[in-house]
Amino acid sequence: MPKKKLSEAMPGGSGSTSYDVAELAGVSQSAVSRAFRKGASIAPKTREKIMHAAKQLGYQPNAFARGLITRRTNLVAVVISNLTNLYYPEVLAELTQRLSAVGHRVLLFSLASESEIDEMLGLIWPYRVDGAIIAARLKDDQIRQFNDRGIPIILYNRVGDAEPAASVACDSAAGTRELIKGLLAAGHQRFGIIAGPADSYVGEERLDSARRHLAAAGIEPFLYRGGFDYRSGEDGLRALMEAAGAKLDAVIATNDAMAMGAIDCARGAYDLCIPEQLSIVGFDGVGPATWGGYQLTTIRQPVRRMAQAAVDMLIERIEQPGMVPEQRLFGGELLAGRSARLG
Amino acid sequence: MPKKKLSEAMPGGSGSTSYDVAELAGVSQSAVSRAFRKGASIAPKTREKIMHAAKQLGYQPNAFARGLITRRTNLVAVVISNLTNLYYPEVLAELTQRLSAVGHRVLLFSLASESEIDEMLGLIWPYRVDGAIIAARLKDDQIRQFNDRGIPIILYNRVGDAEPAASVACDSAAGTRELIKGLLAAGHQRFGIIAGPADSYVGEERLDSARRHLAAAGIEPFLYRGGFDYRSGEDGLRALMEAAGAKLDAVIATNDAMAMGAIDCARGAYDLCIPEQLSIVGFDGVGPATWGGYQLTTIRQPVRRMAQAAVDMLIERIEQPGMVPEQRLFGGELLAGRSARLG
DNA sequence: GACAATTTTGACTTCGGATGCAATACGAAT
DNA sequence: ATTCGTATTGCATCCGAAGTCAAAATTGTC
Repeated sequence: MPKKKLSEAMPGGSGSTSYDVAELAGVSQSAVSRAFRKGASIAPKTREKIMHAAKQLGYQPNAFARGLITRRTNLVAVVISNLTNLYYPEVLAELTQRLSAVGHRVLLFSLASESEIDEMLGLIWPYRVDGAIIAARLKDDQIRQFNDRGIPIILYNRVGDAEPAASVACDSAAGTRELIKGLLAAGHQRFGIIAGPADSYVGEERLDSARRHLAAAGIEPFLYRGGFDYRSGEDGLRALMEAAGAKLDAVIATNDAMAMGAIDCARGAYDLCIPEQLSIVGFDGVGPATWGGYQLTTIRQPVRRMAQAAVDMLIERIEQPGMVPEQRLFGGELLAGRSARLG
Repeated sequence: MPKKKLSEAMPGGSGSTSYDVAELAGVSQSAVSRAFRKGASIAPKTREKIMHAAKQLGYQPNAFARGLITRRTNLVAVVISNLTNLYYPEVLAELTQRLSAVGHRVLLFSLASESEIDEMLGLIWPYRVDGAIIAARLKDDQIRQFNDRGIPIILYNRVGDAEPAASVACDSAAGTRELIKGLLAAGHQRFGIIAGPADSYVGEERLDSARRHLAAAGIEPFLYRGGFDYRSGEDGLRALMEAAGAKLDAVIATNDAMAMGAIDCARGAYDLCIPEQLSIVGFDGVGPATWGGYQLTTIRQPVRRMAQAAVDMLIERIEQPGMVPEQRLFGGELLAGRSARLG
């Protein structure tokens, strides 16, 4: 008894299968399958006939059936911790676009809090993604789970500690060093730092670098810890002013959002002229940083190149499993705005 | 010959199937399947035994196999035209979170340009998504393709023209009316409008509403068309000042990004005091609108409630196909900032 | 025109989980 | 202990496309 069960074949309906197309085109199901696989053995004339029938029925191969047999889903999980951050939407846009360009779909996961990661992993596994790009803090054992399952991942602006993992990041230390070099050269003496939460990898890198280079100049900065958002910048500036007895020369915020908050607070609450009376620098180079009201002096991350690299590295590892975990570090560009005096 | 092909069953490997689990637990594959389906007929003791074995193997049901047979993929396509806009990341974050909460994954599509929609649809179909939420301009025939395939969709801040479609939107006309009422009551006379591109649905609604209500007061505003981004706001303000011979009382930008650009330009290039010399209003209520430097007078869209509604409506239509296309209109909240004098 | 070499094609099996149905186990009632 | 009813369980099949392999069709050669 030959397999003859056909779907209702409503014209244009999503119900059409390769069997429907096969019947309409007068060929076998195998032929239809081959017609849709690039480089398969099929006569050009037959393929054309099939494509015509397929168009008539609005047929598109079922990715689920295909994925089941080929073990390739063409899905890539993209995990982003907080989308409300100004920086990540830009990254996400780039990643999505570039993944599309190489034939992969984005399965998006965003976290309300970092603690949700384990649950989220449980949601990823069933979909047998071909790979993942992760801009969230993974613990070693979480990285290992990907490794164990043979799912290549690329960490974005994070690196693995004990467990090896491929990663793409912007050189926070170098960028921060450059900013501080400039600030010191311009003669700033009393520094404040508005840092992010301690569980942020890049945040700590920037903070450490800042402290180290200031220490080398014999300077002990004041420190405030915020949450990477605009309000933290305001709060941070207030706290630093208080701590320093209103005698601050320069404020280093570890991201742009906080730098902008600090600028507005310095102007609004302390009537300071930026940068004449107080230099404020940020990090990231997000869109609003260049807005007229801020013209932030900051380090711009090469987001496009980083996203491209992340995608390239991921695809490589999908095509060719078992590649050695490589780390790619990108240099940021100093955006000399008008929020700081640099020497 | 009973089906006995087992995967290599590397411990914790992604290769484990329900057959592996069945063997380890000493039950049939069907039992395993049932253990993972809520409310299936299975003895509690057996389920426990199976779950234990599953944990040992790191087993997770293969969503592709499941989707193939159940015809439910638990995938929802989310289409967003431009993620670089300040407004959409917030929407996306809400949608993702809420869809997760009801057991659906987000397949994200972002567009570099609106013309890509047709290609994008071709990428959606193979994944047999259960539904879609679309914040991009769909043509009638594109909406029809969803309808024909029986895939429920919710348009976000868009409505279908001829082809019926469920939608969630913020009442642009009412919001704009309120802003204008306030501006008129405060005695503003010479108006400029900075609008978005003509192919934006909400943009045109806001523009039309503004013109209508100004016309009712006998006022003919100056008009500039931009692209919804910050730079357009700057350019727009310059163009309007030129057109109005520097005699403007109020500027209505059809979104916040442009309003902020206009504010910075008015201050920076024309040395105007906002709102004393010029009132500027926006629309959306994005995060930066409330920043100290702007304190924008604008209409805040109830993004959370809108996202929740979009998800609720979508789920309803997934569970219960063929529901009538409903349109839900949300009122925006007037955020009385300090960028405009309202009466 | 016959025959070998090559393309093209179709029948059949596979991927992994869900489910209808029949078989079995369990429990209660007699 | 026997019987009936219900709760579990397993068998077999299906979902839809891809790939294997052998059969059929085409091409080229002499």
